[in-house]
Amino acid sequence: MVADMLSRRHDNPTRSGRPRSAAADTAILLATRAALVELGWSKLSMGDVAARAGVAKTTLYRRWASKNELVVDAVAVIFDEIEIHDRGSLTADIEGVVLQFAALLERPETKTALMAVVAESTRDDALRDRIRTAIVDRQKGLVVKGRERAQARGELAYESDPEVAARNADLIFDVIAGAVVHRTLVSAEPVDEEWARGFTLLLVAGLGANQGA
Amino acid sequence: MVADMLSRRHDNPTRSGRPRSAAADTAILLATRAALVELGWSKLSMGDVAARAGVAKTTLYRRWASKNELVVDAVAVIFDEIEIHDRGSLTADIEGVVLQFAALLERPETKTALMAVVAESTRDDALRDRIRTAIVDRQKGLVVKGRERAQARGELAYESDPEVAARNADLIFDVIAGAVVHRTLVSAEPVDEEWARGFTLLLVAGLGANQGA
Amino acid sequence: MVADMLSRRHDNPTRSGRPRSAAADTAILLATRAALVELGWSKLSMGDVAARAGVAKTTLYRRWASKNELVVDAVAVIFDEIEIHDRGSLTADIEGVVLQFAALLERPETKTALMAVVAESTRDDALRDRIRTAIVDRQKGLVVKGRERAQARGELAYESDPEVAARNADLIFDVIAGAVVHRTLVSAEPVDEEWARGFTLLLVAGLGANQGA
Amino acid sequence: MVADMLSRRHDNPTRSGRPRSAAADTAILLATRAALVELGWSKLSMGDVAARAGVAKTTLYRRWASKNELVVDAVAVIFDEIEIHDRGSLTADIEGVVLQFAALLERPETKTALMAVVAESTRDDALRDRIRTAIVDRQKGLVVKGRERAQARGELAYESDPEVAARNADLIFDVIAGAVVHRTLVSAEPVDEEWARGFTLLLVAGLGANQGA
DNA sequence: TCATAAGCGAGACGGTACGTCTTGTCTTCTC
DNA sequence: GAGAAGACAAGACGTACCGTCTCGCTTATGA
Repeated sequence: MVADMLSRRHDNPTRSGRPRSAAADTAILLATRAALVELGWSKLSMGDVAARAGVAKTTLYRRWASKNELVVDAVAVIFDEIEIHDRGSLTADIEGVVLQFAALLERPETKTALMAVVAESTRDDALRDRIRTAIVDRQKGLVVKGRERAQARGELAYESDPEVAARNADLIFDVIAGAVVHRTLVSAEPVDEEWARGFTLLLVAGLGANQGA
Repeated sequence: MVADMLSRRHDNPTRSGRPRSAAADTAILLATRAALVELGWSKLSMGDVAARAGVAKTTLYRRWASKNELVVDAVAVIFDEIEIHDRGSLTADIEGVVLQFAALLERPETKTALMAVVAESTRDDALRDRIRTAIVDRQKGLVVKGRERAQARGELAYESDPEVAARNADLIFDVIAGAVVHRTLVSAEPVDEEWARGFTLLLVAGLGANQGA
Repeated sequence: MVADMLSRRHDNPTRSGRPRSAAADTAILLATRAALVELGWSKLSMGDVAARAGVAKTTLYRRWASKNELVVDAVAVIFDEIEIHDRGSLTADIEGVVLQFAALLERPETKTALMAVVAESTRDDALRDRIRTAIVDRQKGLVVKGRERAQARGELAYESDPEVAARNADLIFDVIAGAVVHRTLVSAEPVDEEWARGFTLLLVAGLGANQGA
Repeated sequence: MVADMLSRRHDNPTRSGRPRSAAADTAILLATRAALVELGWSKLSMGDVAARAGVAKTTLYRRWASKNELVVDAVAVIFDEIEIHDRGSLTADIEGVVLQFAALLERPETKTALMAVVAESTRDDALRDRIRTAIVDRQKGLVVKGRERAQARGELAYESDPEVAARNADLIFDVIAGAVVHRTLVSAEPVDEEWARGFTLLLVAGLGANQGA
């Protein structure tokens, strides 16, 4: 679906001339991920990606305005892999998401790239929006979905004020994603099952108590 | 104290020849922070920093092997500003730290630089160590201190197993720092007093419940 | 014709991509001569030449591997100016060439550059070949032409052995060019008409006597 | 005697403090020649010479103002080796000098260095004087000496006008030195006995004929 | 079927920054 | 005060990428 979204850029219906090669798109994103794995963000160069993809640099710039946008798109698709299966309880659901997210951050192409584009996004509003659309918002959906399940199970109360509900979802998302990212990249310690359990315990306890408030 | 630590690099007791200029060290770090504010991480260039500092590029490279290490040192000193004052309760203490940390992350020189060096550190062990020593470990101390205060106040129980205690401190540190960083840089929303209160509420509730476990 | 020779470098028939700018070639050689006049060999820098030519350094390095080769090409074209007009006698022809060559060596761009590239050529075979092709061989042709005229006039006998003839031409070339260069650059005295007359007298006398041998 | 001349620079009679090390002078000139052999003129650096000589750069700059002057002095001493032995005839004397001079130019340290300093001297009057004093004038003496011998033998007539005599000596010097240098460095052909014989024949014939004029 | 229009590869182009190297000066301590 | 050691300002070096451009060629569409 990310692919859909991205390709929609080319959907201009009235278009003459040779159409853009879909194969090139694929090859470039693939090459980008490969280059990220091998070289990391800072050593990745557009020329190198083009060469790997067997594509001219022009072709690359015709589709992405900069290294940053290319990398966001290349990485975004990975985040679609996270799914929230119903594991029967809020605790189990959160633990599952935490471990999935951690596994994803362990992959070398995300590890470097994610922080790098976030760093760049602090200076580039277009990039920030792209990140939000391509990555953040879709993940935030997982939190909402998880909460709905917990409410259906009776683990969490329904929140009547939609604004409060949204704020809560945001907070929980920042706590989960933030903790996992920080543990993985800044503290540089592994997110194993033990840590996931400890963290989830803390969070669920916090959530439960917050209920009353 | 950071300055001490950094300058210890030059402490070689048997040293002939002209000694390194301490003024240059200072000027370079100052220039680096200024350049970060103006240009951000990715546009910051060694030549520019040297020019701002009124120093030759060689002088700069004699002290720091790369842009990354220079920036870590330049930014590290800022983190010393966070202090944990006794505000009378665990909740107030945490809220204080959260707001201080957020204020620090709002500063343009930290905003970009921090994520960027973290991104680089995923590919560079020496850099990761430098970050840990210069930034992470010192902040982790704040968590320990805050817990001791809470224990003295009777808000938290004493943990007899030192390993468990350490693990807990790490977890709490990742949750606090992670949430603030994620809110600020990834979600790109402000950490205001309201958010700080909500987050602290969640965390303190979680901590309290965890006690029994 | 030098230009032809140089441009032949680009004659590759199967060539895709944007072709090299001929204007850049010209601008660079012009800028090089200007820089030689102003700064001399040792202070001439590639960056400066590029800037004068309104060209990127890369463009310059794409065409010439080093300062030396660039300067040889830039200077070579000047040597095409020497022509041997028929002045009616061997003596007059030689005097003419001597004065033309001296005038050329007086020009600031040749003065420094010629000796400098010769100096470098003692360590660099490719450079030596380039100098030979671009400068030496073409000048040697003048000697041959002058001899033919003298032979036609009956001033010199025809040499039947072509190898001996070639050796003689080489010798005469080294004597003429060597004496003028040495007088101009090493002794640092002017080559005026008087000196030219004395030198020619000596040489013609030597040639006449050599005839019988 | 060159050494004398050079060291006279330090003869200041009223001088307090530690005297300059004579060993350093020797070591530096030796190191310079060694570096010339290995690296050639353009790759020779003052730092490298200092290191080879086991001497600080300061020591080096205290004695020579620049790379050029150092090299002139280092090379000059070599030219003292040429002597003009009485071989019984003008022809033999000239042939001897030509071969000695050629042998000297074949040495790698002179080959590169000589042309290089000459090139620099076209832009630097002080350097030109130093070359003249250290190298040119002393060699010109050889020509005068050779002529005196030839006059004593009756091979050449005495010239009554001293100015004409001086001009002649200069001319002959430029012809001999110029031809050998040009043959060796520009034409890049060897000066063997055959060439020396041919050249000498030409020169002596020219000299003989010039006599009457 | 043939012009028009865009895509595409190749690679040159003007720039900017890189990290290294030299130059000649300076500052410190030791002899 | 000479000398060894080495820091320093200045600036050139040659390389690597950037993002743009200019070629000649290919592949669609629509007149």
